[in-house]
Amino acid sequence: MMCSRPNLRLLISHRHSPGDYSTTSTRLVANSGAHKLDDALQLFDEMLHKKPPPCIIKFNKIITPIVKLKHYSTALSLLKQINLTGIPTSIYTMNIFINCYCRLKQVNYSFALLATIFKLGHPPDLATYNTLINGLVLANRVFEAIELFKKLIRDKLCEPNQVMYGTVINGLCKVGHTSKALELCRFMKKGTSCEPNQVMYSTIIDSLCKDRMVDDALRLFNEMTQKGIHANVITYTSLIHGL
DNA sequence: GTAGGGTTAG
Repeated sequence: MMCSRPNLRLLISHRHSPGDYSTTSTRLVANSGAHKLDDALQLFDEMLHKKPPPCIIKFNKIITPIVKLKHYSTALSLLKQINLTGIPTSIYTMNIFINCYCRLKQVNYSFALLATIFKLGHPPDLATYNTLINGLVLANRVFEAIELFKKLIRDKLCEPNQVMYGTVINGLCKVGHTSKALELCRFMKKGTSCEPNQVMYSTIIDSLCKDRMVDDALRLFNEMTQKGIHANVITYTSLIHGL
């Protein structure tokens, strides 16, 4: 029963609403996707050849919308150009880099970059580790994602936050380990300063419904409502399907 | 406001 589910659910792509990116230029907001990309590339080129070049923050800001538009290979080529030019990067740049490889399902390159980060003397941060965990989830390597998550806690490499718990809960649900996801949700409430949010509850409710455990799903729905976390159209759609 | 996550079905 559980075998047929994960693959189907992994096919679901990630959503980005049209306004879901930050830009450095209003040009990038006003135009269509293709024009936005062209404008960003042109701006990048101008910046790269400026003497002296702008600071790395400006480069990070221009690459981010390109990543949000899912032009990962393009973003990677820009990042490589920055490296070739010798402009000093930051941990933000490296995290964008890692995320691009993760999105292209090339997690091994992402981990190679982690080694580079250490060599460059940028300590990895929560976003670095979360990106890697998410990369493993995207590559259908959820077991390894969980192992990394556990190792981070065990070795006190970082203190997981709500984003990281959300990533792991999503991964667990994707492969049908709904009870583990629920356990983690309970652990968050009792053992951490993070609180499960609307999306986390909805993710687990949907997973319970797909497991045909609608009573449990309804219990969780009541729980979230009592906590003042509102269900949304997605939560209700999952419940209706389950029922 | 420099980077990282996520839920439905049609």
